[in-house]
Amino acid sequence: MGTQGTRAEQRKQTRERIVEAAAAAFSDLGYHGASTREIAARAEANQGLITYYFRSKDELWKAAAGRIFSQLKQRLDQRLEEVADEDAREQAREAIRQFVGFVASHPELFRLMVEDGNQSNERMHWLVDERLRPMYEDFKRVHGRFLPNGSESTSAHAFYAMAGAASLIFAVAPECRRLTGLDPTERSAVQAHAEFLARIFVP
Amino acid sequence: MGTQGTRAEQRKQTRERIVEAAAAAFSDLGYHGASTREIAARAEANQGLITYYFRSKDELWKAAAGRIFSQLKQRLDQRLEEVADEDAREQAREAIRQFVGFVASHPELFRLMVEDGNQSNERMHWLVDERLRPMYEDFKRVHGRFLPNGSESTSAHAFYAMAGAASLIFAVAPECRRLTGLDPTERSAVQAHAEFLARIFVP
DNA sequence: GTCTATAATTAGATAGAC
DNA sequence: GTCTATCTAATTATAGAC
Repeated sequence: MGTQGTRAEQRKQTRERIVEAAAAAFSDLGYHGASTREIAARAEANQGLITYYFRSKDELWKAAAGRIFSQLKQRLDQRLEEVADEDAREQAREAIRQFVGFVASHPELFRLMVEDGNQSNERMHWLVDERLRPMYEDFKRVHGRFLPNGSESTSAHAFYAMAGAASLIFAVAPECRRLTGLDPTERSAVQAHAEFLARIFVP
Repeated sequence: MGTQGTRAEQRKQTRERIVEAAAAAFSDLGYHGASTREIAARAEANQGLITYYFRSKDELWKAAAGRIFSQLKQRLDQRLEEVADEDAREQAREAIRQFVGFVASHPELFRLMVEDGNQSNERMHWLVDERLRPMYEDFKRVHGRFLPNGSESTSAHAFYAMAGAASLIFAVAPECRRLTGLDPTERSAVQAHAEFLARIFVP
């Protein structure tokens, strides 16, 4: 039998549609602005299914945010293994290029992080402990290799400077278009942004 | 007569309390998350006064966001005049330092920008046309002076990279503390961040 | 599994007393 | 100007039919 039709497959597909729609809606409208009705409508699913598959709106948010971070980690891990033989500076530059490429097509990552990072609520604690910390440890390893004399706080400044510099232009793409005329989502703009950051962060 | 007691003064003070509380609440909780009841409670004012002084929640948001941008513009204009005699690179570095200092004590600026910059709603259009554009023109002038060969799109990349790199760490300060142990709001951390950015953006 | 219907809360905005 | 009380609409979550 095919991949369609079995109950397990149907479960998975419906759940996946809802998680994907939730990530987009939370990113577009904010946590409170994205109603479960709106999410269900985007997923072309019934509102009751959100309670059925997830216990609450909070749990749905965790599923949506967690999924994006997992995708990023997977992409970075894979790429970093491929360039493990290059010298430290080129590894760092490649990590920046990959990160920029990811946030360009997944601006939700940044928007969710900014919305919740300001408050000491449970969603933030969960995000830091479960998803962000492993990535930050990876960053420190790469960063420490090409800047051996850096302190712990040097890494923190560099991490947030890099993340912010890479993401903002894509997170506010409609604003950027209106303000500057540049469409940051175009392929050439993504590449230009990546090269700009690789050059200034790893001179 | 003193500054207290007159009706005009009372009006101004109450209005100001509400605008200030609104900026903090919108920043903390997002536009939809910040209820007018919550804002009134923070301002120690009655909820009905929000309708009395502002027509709607949207108008209140504009007053709050507009006020922050005006404060930033005032600070940058003043400082740029003071260093008008320095060479172009030092002017650019000083502008970065001032900008970092401002967003460190006003992380609302960045949070409001990120929340609305993603959607083509009326709030975003208003923010870009009324507040952001004059600041971007100033940025291009300073930027073009120390990088005379830069194109229009170069300015756009640099503008958003700088704004993001400067702001994120302060906008998610509680998250940064939990993740890295560094408190970005400390005086020394603000200075360190400013110098880090001044060095990498204006080598 | 997916649906409709609805209960319980909370939202922005308004009316009118003082 | 500031207050209380309230209207209408939208929210999350639940109950139960199919």
